[in-house]
Amino acid sequence: MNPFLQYINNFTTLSAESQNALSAIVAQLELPKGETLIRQDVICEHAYFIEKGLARTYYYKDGRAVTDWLGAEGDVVVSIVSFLMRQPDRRNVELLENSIVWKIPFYELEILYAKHHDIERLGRLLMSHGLVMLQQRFDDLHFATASERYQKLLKTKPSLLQRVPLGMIASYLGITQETLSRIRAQA
Amino acid sequence: MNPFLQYINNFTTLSAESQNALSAIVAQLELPKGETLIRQDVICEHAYFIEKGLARTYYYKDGRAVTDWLGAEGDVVVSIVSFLMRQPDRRNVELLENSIVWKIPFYELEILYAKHHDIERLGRLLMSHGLVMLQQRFDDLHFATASERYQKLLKTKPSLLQRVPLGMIASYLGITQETLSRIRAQA
DNA sequence: AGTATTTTTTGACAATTATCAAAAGAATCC
DNA sequence: GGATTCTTTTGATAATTGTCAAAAAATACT
Repeated sequence: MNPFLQYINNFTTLSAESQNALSAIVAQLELPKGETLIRQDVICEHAYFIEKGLARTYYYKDGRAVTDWLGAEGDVVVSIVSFLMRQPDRRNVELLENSIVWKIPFYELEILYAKHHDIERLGRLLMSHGLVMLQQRFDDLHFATASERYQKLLKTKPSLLQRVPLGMIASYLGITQETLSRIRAQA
Repeated sequence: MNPFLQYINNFTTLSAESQNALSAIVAQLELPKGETLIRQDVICEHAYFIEKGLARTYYYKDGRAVTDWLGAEGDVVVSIVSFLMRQPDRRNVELLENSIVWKIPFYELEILYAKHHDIERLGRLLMSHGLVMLQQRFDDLHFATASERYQKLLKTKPSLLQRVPLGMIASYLGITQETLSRIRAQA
């Protein structure tokens, strides 16, 4: 079974028919580091499941690139607001490593939602999962100090620190690169 | 039509049968200010739609109450992590005004999800909506200044400022009461 | 109205983080 | 291998926000 369907299986069991229908609309792509998957100000037509590699979501705030999210193997990357609301958003998504991703088109997925109850369920569960992830990240940002956020990242996603430049990590944590460098020097 | 079903109608059109089934599992309650709807460390068994009134979600961080969310008429209030993950969470929800709410039980809703495709769709759309709302709030917190966040709240939910004590607003914005007071004094 | 309670503001100071600039260290490319 | 580019660290200083304490203002209570 392909890695995307394996991922899906963590959420719900699809009928053979639904699995086939879903397989038919996704495509595996091998893309180089630096490739832009999602572009700002353009309605996001695809979500991407990362089989291998690394992606970051970023946008510009006062002329500076702000890293909003970092996703690795087993993550889904998308501009949530644009994909779900069908409106442009300021977010870009680019690959930080040569990657293998599965491209999931919005429109075709909508059709499957309407046709297959179990795929609709899958959609609900994926949205729920995203909501829980985002809530937990929100909590960190809301009332944890910069240092606490760094410590947590060290525990939960240590590999990111090897794979992502410090400036992007800092931005992801909501602080400047210099501050993160000093936090590391202390600990 | 009752206000809860009217709310639902903003997301999708349910069959008459599904509307009845959904109506049958929700209950309208009139509850006094101060009532606790959701208690920390207990799995959250219900979500609540606010027909009239005001609720806040809060938790304790280092002995202090942190206000996480404020919801008024037309909002749904729930401990996202606890309700969806079926695990205890640190969040409490209490009413800040005498309110009329619609109580939505997790387990009965799950049954309806499985039985009615259109209710499953509704669930997906509600989750999507929550995800978009949270993403937008996350963005504010991530890279807007305290002052920018206050200005935005002034524009989007001015009534909250009349109805909620300043300390809770400050906490909601991720700053202290004193800082918010000074921001207001400037502007 | 007058007292008690809660909420908001103000002051003084400390802690945290940002900003700008430059140096040091790594990685990449002919 | 040396030059170039990118990344990380360090230093000096400014800006922002937090903390603690107390005063002022608003609200609720009898």
